Amino acid sequence: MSDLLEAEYPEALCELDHRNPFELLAATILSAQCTDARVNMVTPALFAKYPDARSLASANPSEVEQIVRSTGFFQAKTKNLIAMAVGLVERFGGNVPTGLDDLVTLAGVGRKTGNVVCSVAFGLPGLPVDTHVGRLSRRLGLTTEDDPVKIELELNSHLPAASWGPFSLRLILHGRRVCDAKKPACDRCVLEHLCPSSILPSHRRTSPTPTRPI
DNA sequence: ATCCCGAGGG
DNA sequence: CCCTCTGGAT
Repeated sequence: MSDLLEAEYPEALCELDHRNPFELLAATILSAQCTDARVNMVTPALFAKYPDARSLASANPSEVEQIVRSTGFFQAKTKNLIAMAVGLVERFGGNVPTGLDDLVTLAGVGRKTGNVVCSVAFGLPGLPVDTHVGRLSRRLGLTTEDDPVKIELELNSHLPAASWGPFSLRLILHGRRVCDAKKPACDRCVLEHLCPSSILPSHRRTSPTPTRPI
């Protein structure tokens, strides 16, 4: 099925504009409950004023708030951005660490954001699990878990490490555009014939097909 | 109304 | 485990 999704979303890797790991990290923090397009509208001004961890660490919070306001949750995001930058300066020499264990010690960086940075910025194995990835994984019969960490490890075990990141984003794009939370559009889903959920009353499609390897 | 690649805090 | 944080697009 990963080949079907690859055909549907060929260049899935990241839709957040960035020129380096620091920019991707900041952009990903801003992306919570906000479209990538909206984030891409504010990051040019943000990075023009704060091009690196050191400048952001000493930023005036209200000036950062002004720039990132339209992405929503702007007070929490501003606090996290600055604290994240302070963490980079104080504990990582101003550089973005490459390991997930280090990344998640930074303010505003959870496992999902950490995995985005790992896989996109550093080309290291990382499978971000957000609500879309969790929902689609359950619908597709790839897991029965609810815990995002368990889902992440389960998906990891079925896929070559190099495709963890792209697979995650493909599930996310598919979750947004086709397999949404409330009313999945099974009638125009490329995975319909192999999706166990497509036979459920709530999805109500044609005929059953047993689960196959990803 | 509902959705947008969450994370921190009580 | 629940709550809160937020504005913009559709």
